[in-house]
Parts: sequence; structure tokens; C-alpha cells
Amino acid sequence: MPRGPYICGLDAAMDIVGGKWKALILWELKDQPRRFGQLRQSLTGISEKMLIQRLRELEADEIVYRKVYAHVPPKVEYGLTEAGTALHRALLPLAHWGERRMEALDEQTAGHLTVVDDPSPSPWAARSA
Amino acid sequence: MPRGPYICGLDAAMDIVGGKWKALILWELKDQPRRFGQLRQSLTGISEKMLIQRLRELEADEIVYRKVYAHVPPKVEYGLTEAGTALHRALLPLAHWGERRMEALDEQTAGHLTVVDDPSPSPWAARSA
DNA sequence: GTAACCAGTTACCAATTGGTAAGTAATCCC
DNA sequence: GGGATTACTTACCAATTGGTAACTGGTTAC
Repeated sequence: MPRGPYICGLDAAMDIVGGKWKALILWELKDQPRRFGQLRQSLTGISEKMLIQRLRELEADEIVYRKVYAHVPPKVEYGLTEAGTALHRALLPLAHWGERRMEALDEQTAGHLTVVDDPSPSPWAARSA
Repeated sequence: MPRGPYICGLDAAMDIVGGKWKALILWELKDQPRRFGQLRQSLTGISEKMLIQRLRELEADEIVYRKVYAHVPPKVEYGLTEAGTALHRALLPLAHWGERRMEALDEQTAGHLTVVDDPSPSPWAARSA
């Protein structure tokens, strides 16, 4: 974790949200707080170690809060802070751009039957000579 | 590079712009195309290897174009494609969020003289018990 | 007594990422 | 012939990141 000094605002923002899973965790919390186990289930493929690590980082950056209930078995709740909500709003345009891009990529591969493991470079990836 | 399948649009977007330096390269190209050497100078601290790698990835993703002039000594120009410009626009709110956050962090450390290497956790990073 | 529950923690290992530094290629200029 | 210029390429090494799997702790239910 470099933690600045940052060249620009985007640099600072990417430092927080750029790590693997971090944006996805934010997305999972955008509507309501979640328990640890719920996050682990929603983010299919994440390991417990990673989830904890990322949550701790986001917590240290004041993006998510962590609320522990004195229950047995344990109950811990994660949710967005005010800064986290603002960050989520700032990410909306980027998310939309990504969706439109995914649609475009789908169209690229549509219309071809059995396009599997084609070794030739796709025309849109061609390097300008 | 995982290259999908993506969980959501933000996932796809972060896959492209999440790598180290990538957002900064985008920023450097936002107003006008740049030559390789110019980028290397502007992005202080980047190694030639990294710069090339990131540029190639952004090029393969159709975010930047690469134009080679048949000159000696060589001249290569990098600039934003249409998709790259759209991506830059989508990143503006995030950049603003980052700027406001940097200001907030500056205010945190302002007012203290010789606040250097303080081992105690800052209050805004405290973990909720 | 012991199994289940939840939210972690820990140890160990593999893969990816990033840095340094030297080399390459083509041409012009002296 | 030799140096300067520009945009890379390559080899090698260190650091960071990420994965797997086993273990912990306190309480309740059987």
C-alpha cells in the first residue's frame, strides 16, 4: 500500500478502490449493510483471507464501517460510511461505461458460431503499423 | 489479466483501468496525444518496461491508439480513442472525489506541528470495537 | 462430551507484478 | 568509424498479491 503522496485525485481514488475485489465489495454494500458470511457468499470466488484484508483496508480508509454485535455465534455487520456512499456515487459513471463496454464485447463475439480458441488477432486489437 | 467473465460493469471497467499507472496514463493523454518519451517524463517514477506494458494493454483494449511515424530516430504517438475519451469522462467524478478526499486528508494533518512518524492510530482509522 | 455456528486467524506456497540495467536497430552528423 | 537520438526489448531479481487449508474461541443444542 503506497498511501501517497498522490499525483492527482484519480491517483488517490484508485489507491483506495483499485485493489482486487474492492469495487465489488463496495457494490455489494451499496444498498444495505451485510454480514461477513453474506459477503463471502455473494462475492463468489473470494477467499476469506482476501475478504478480510480488503474489508480492513476499506475500514481503515473510512469507506466502510464495521459493527460488532456481542452475540454468540458472532455477528459482524459491514456497511458504507458517508464517504463510502459518496465514493459509490462517483463510481456510477464508470460502472455504466463498463456495462456498455460489455455489451459491445458481446456484440463482437455474437454472430459467429463456434468461435473458440481462434489464434488470429481480432481486427479491433490490431496494432497500427 | 483475467479478462472476464465479469460480474458487473464496474468489474469490467476496473479490469481495464485498475492496473498501476493506467489511470495516470489516461490522464496524461486526455488533452492531446503524447510521444513515448513525453509520457515517460511526465509519469515520474515509471520504468520504461511498465510504460510499454501498460500502453500495450490499453491499446489492446482499444483505449489508446498507437501511431508510428517512419522517422529516424523513431517517433511514436499515443492518444485516446473514442472509447478512451468516453472512459476518461466516466472517470471524472471519481477524480473529483479523490481530490476532495485529498483536501480532507490535508486538513487532518494541518494544525499539527512536527507530526512525523506518529505510531498511534489516527482517530478516523479507529476500528469499532 | 462434542458438534455446530460464525467470524475470523495463521502458516505456507505459487503466481503476478514491478524494478534495474543492459542491449538493439536505423539513420544522421561529425 | 563513432556518438547521438528514440523507442523499445530482454534477462534477471525482489516484492507484492493471492490461494488453500487448517486452526481458534465462546456459547448453545444434542
